[in-house]
Amino acid sequence: MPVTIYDVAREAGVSMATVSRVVNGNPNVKPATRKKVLDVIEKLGYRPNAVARGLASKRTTTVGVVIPDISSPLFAELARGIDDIANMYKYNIILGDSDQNVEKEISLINTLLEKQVDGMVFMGGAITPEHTRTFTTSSVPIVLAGTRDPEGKLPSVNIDHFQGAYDATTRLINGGHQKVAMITGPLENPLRGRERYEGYLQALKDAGITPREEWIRSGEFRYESGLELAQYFLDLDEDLRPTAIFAGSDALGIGAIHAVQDRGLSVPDDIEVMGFDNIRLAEMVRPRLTTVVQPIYDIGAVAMRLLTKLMNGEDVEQDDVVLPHRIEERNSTRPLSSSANK
Amino acid sequence: MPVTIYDVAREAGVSMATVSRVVNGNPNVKPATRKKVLDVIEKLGYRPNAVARGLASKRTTTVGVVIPDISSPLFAELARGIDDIANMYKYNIILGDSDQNVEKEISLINTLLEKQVDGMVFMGGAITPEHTRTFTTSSVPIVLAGTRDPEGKLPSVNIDHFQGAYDATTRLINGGHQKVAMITGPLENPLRGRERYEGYLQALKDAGITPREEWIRSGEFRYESGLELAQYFLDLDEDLRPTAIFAGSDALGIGAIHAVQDRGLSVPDDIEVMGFDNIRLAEMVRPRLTTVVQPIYDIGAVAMRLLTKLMNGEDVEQDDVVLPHRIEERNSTRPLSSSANK
DNA sequence: TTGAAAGCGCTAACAC
DNA sequence: GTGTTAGCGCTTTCAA
Repeated sequence: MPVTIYDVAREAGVSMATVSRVVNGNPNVKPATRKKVLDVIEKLGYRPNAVARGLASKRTTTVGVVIPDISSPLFAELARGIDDIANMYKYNIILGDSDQNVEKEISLINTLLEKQVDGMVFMGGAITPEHTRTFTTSSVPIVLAGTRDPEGKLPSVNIDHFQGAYDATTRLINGGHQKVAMITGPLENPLRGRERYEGYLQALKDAGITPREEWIRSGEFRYESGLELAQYFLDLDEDLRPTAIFAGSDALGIGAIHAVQDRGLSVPDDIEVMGFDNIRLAEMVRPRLTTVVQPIYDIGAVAMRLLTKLMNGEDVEQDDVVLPHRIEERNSTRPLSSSANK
Repeated sequence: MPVTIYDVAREAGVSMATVSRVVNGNPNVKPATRKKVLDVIEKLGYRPNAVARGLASKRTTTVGVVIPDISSPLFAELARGIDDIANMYKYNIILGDSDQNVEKEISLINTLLEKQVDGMVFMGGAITPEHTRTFTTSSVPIVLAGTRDPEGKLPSVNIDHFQGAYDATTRLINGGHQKVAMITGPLENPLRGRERYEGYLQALKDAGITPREEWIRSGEFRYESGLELAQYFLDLDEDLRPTAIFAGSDALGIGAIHAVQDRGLSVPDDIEVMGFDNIRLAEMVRPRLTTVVQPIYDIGAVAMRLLTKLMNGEDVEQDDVVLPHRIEERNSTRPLSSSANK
């Protein structure tokens, strides 16, 4: 019983085509006709059926978003970037949590494709051959945000995680440290895990420091992990005990700060801590966390913008976007100048 | 050129109806036929078109979600609760950020309705007559999560904010405090703002304490606000200066803790702080924040569950759900026993 | 257990 | 500027 385009046409004494034209803002309608139709639409409370429109036009103005966990601050901010740009281009997003579980991811992608999304942004961990296979069956563009396709076929937007970790570690070393430890999440995670770890290692080597197995602990990218992993360092013998900790994520870093503080030690006086990501929390602890700033919102926004271009069939010069990162100096590290004369 | 149900039917030598039956798990299909069809589906890589299905069946298995800001920890967790239950019942969610802006909210609701969602969960601030009017035009059920309809017409799920604030304030008073201040967000917000404020006032009155204008500061429900508003108290004369602060949200509470600490004072020794909401951050500060626990995830989950019932046309005994709250004692307040002999 | 056929509400040529 | 007419890909009676 909802009112259809046909009802409007009849009531206004015009054809469905004309109603369709005014609804879609087609200029080829006489102003008088347009007004008449608009009045009837108003009067009848007509609401166009987007599903019917989608079937007829083969465009749904909806994009799919696969996200590991919307309740994670990092991903929530990414999602916000995506949604803002999506809206700007009149798209809505269908959002689904995957928990980085391959099976869920694949199933979600298929569901999204069945729902005829016009495109998709995918956030996750590793891109497996199974992902690639599924992506291949898609007739609509897909862009990766915060992940990269090992084969480099798919468009993506990221930062240079290796370089970020390298810079962070080097910064710590320049602060006078020789014993720089790292805590991280699963190394199986190619970007947040592996690349950051490699960057750390490389920085040590380039500084002539031999990495030690005792300086590297991995768990999850979570606060509790940071709390726990950092304890290990504090129990090490004096000569081995790290004086600086590079955390593979801010949540880990904040956990590390608290682990140190819970022992009655001071950050940064006894141990300096460096984070990675710059989630909002980084400013909401004491001391405030020095960290590698990743433009999280922008990654989402740029990914969505890239997707709109792809959906429009525009060529994109660069479809493997690398956004800049930088280190934000806060209080979990000592200022460089003063630590120089340490 | 994608393969359609018709292609499958032809290739399998059956009718579209039969293919439709096997795809939809209708049992009235001979096993042999089913297998044949399934094989063809596999072989052709057939993917049902959910848009066409939606048009024909008038069900999209999609629900709309209006959220103020997905990048806020509170709402992100609510959203996760919604999505999990939605998935459990085979629904997907279309998510849209409204920034609590009435115009955006209305427009979003209309878009969602055009997209033929089977139902909707709405999160926001105040429900204005304009909201009510728009909701009325909906032929699908709508449930409010974390908001209540002043007229009490719409189904909703909440906690008792007044009581939560009352309990929190009373707890502080029982801890030996007479000068209990409150910092809050906008009082125009009916539940998080107004009701919590009223609960605070009532608790003071019931304890025979006369509320003072100086003890109440309002800003936004944000960390920065907490930092700023709490400063005001610290500058008050000794006889007026609060010894306990009740924060209308955890973000505010954490800000207050830092404001106190930044003055070189101690929480809870010099000033006790109580939060509200129990976002994950509450455990990620030192001292850990004592707070009124609101079952955030569950509010989302219960709201979605309620929506599924409504969408199924099941009767629901109670459509104005009030979930329990409790106070989680952490370290921003002193234990009650020891403060008793203060 | 299966098939035929009539839509679902709209867009998109194409003709006038 | 406006109307006619096919579909879009599927579900759903209704018959058989």
